[in-house]
Amino acid sequence: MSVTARSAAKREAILHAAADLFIEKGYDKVSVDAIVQEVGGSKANIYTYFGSKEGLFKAIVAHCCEELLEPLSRADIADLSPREALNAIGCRFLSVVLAPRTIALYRLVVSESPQFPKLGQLFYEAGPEVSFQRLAAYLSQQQAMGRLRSADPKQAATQFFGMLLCYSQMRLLLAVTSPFSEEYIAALVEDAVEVFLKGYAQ
Amino acid sequence: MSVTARSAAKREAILHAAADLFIEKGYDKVSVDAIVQEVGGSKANIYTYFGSKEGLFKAIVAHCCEELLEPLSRADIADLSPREALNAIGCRFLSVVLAPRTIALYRLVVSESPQFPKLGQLFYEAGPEVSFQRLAAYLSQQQAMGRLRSADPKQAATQFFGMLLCYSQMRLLLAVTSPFSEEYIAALVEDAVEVFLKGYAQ
DNA sequence: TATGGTATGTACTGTACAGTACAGTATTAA
DNA sequence: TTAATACTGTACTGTACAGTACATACCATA
Repeated sequence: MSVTARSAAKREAILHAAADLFIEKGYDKVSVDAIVQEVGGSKANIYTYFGSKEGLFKAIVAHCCEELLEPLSRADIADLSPREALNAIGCRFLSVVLAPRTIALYRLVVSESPQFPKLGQLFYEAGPEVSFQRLAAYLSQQQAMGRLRSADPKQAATQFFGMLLCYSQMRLLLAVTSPFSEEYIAALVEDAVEVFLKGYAQ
Repeated sequence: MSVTARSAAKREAILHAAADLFIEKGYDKVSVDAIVQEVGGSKANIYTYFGSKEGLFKAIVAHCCEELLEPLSRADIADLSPREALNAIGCRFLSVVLAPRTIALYRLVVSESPQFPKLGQLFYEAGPEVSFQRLAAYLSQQQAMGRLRSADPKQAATQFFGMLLCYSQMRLLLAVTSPFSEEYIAALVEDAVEVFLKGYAQ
């Protein structure tokens, strides 16, 4: 291994081990010593690679946002019928956003966003916002084709995702339920699509 | 002041001062000494009245849930038409749940619910759940009267609130926007009511 | 005005933690 | 083999904090 690849690997190892800890326990409940113990090696690494606990935390959140929310930017629905498109994007969105690790990341970002406001923005733009924009673009196109009544497409998109997400996400965040199955998610989406299509029919 | 009223007043004073601090900064970022400094008096009070920092925290969250979410259990919509009822309950719900202090409380509860699972339950049952149940009961009654198509009323209720709430609440939680005006809220509700009524028309 | 519960101030204990220092060891590249 | 770079282990500093102890001051009530 080259000398640069060596340090890159170490950096990665820290990033991954610390990500698991932060996502599981939260920022304040994880000490730098605990991270060192998990990843092995020495405390000095963390400070040479990330400067501070805060620097490490920010790097991790950025990394996890990309990693966890990336599937949201790969949905291609342009050529589908409204029902198919809403079903497809809805299922993908929900199964990403309700995944236990995403919920834990969201909880973490929400907790720390008053202290580190950039993180909230980062999460929002890497995840929800891309989905909203994508669906809004699709809806706008369908409106132009006369397949849906005309209305603010961005708002319609947020209504659709809200209808899907809000209740289940809230219950997961408040720890009043356990994670959901794919079948349950699919049923949620079916019902919401039904209401949305009727609500926005031409 | 009687001797018991004296201590009750002290207890109240602690509760209020500490509530503001916890809601503003979060559980870990507020030291017991900081609370004492805010409320005046001595540290011993806190430990005689609440036993521990954790005990104080739980008392505060319970108190704030009642205080902030109480308006949700006072909506009376039984005799209104669907459009009026949805508008009324929607506006009330949103103006409570999107209020800055409610958002801060929700953030706090979400942050700490892995550590104190009862708090999540408490919040959920004092707030969202009563609204869901209330609207579900109304919808069920309207379905029986043939004014709405028949469908799972609880699910329909959560869809309605989700449509209203999800996007705006998320943006507040992630600190990517500033609080909303009553007019903005009213407009959100109008649009959601429109979609909901079409979606659940007989 | 004497008494008992209540409040205050201050000082203390033990612990946990972020961040630093540094001497020594491993690994790579010439 | 040598020099440069990166990694390790351990020990340390300073600080912040939860919780305790206690002596003193307050105040309602009888």
